[in-house]
Amino acid sequence: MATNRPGLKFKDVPANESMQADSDFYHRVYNVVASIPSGKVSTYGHIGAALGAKSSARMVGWALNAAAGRNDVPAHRVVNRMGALSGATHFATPTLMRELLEAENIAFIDDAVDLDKHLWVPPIDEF
DNA sequence: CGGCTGACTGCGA
DNA sequence: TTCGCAGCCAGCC
Repeated sequence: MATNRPGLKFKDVPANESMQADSDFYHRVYNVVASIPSGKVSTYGHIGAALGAKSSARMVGWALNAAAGRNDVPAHRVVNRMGALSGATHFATPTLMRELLEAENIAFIDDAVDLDKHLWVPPIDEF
């Protein structure tokens, strides 16, 4: 696929949701996240592992940061290993992430998602 | 060009 | 068991 193109970083991509990510890594992250079924959540670590564990979990969060605002990338379904909404502060409002999850019938334990019920592991094959 | 930071994780003390 | 630290890679001073 189109690997990282010098001079064309995803950060440079304008807020045009119809535009695809040119970065292979970012594109894969979107692909995985978009594959998370409603009512389920995944973790940065699992997504990173689905990408071949080549990239650390932090890079997944970085990609999601760039994906913020895209309606085709349900970033709210991505939580950390403990199920905590570590990325909630990056949403429009700190409570928006939880609101979206609760709207999908996702159970919470305090401020963390009940991973035992809702954890979804991406297929390692394609991504 | 060097160093710091970050939507994280795993291991060692 | 809990706390702290290093590793991970890209973007931004």
